[in-house]
Amino acid sequence: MEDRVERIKKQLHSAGYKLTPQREATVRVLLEHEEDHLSAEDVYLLVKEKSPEIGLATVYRTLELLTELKIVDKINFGDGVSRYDLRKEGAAHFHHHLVCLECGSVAEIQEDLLEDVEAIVEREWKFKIKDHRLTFHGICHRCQQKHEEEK
Amino acid sequence: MEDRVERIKKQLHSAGYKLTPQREATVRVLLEHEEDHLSAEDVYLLVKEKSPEIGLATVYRTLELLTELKIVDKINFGDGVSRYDLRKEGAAHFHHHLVCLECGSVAEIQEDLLEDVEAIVEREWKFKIKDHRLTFHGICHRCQQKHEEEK
DNA sequence: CTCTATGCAAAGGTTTTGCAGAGAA
DNA sequence: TTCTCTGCAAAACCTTTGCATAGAG
Repeated sequence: MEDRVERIKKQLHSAGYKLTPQREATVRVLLEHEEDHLSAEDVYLLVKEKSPEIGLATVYRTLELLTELKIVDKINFGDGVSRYDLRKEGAAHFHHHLVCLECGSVAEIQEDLLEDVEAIVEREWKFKIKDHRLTFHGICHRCQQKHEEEK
Repeated sequence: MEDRVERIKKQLHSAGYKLTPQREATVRVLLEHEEDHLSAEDVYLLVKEKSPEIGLATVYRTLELLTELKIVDKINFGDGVSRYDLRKEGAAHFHHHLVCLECGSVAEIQEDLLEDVEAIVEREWKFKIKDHRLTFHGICHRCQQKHEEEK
């Protein structure tokens, strides 16, 4: 935890930014909720619990900054808000998501899975891939089991 | 063209909706711009050219309806607006997109490409896939060539 | 002292909603 | 009639921006 904060601090410094108390509080919230997919508002409310004086605009500006530095990835699941997802340590690619259409849960897939597909796209479409977004919409395992029980 | 309008009309009817003049005008705009990725505002302005009396709210309501019936897919490329993409005739899956980070162009990939990946996800994560969203961010062929010329 | 960063409030942009009226069955 | 649909305007959101102030080096 502390070493990850430290590493992010260095990333900010080498880009000419400071790790202010507000930014640190925001980063800590992101680290503590690594499995979640928080919206700016979510982050704001969580930061507020420990640093009540923070402003929503600061959270937005911090998230934008972290996105720019590729410390977090901004993603949109089509529900009207942007969500922010911390990049895993040393992850070359953005991970994938499984969104359950019934319970709304979002699971993550860390495995790459797209290596072959990307090779095809680069070769056939002559497109130089820099990043990707892959989301599956469907029914999660738990909701499937719920249906089984109902029968 | 006409037969596609006719087919959409039937889809609406079997779901208990009418193909009103406004809805038809909207559908025709979508058909005429099948390659584009229009925002609601874009659609509104295009519909307005031929049916000046239409309201923006009606366009939003029509697009929502068409999305619900899976006639169009709503997609978000992270630029703050939702875009609407007509499903291809008989397409089992939503197609993929190549977004150029330099010129902003959006190309489509109709090929499935994800069959293997989906089989793995369904098996390993026990997730029943209903739909997917796959977007690659990178540099399109034309922009790559532009760079070559500059050297 | 200088420059960055913050908080607040206002503004901006997109999408949704309420409502009265129009239109089809 | 009855129910759906539409246009307009207002409202609801999410996100960004302007500005005066605070804070770090």
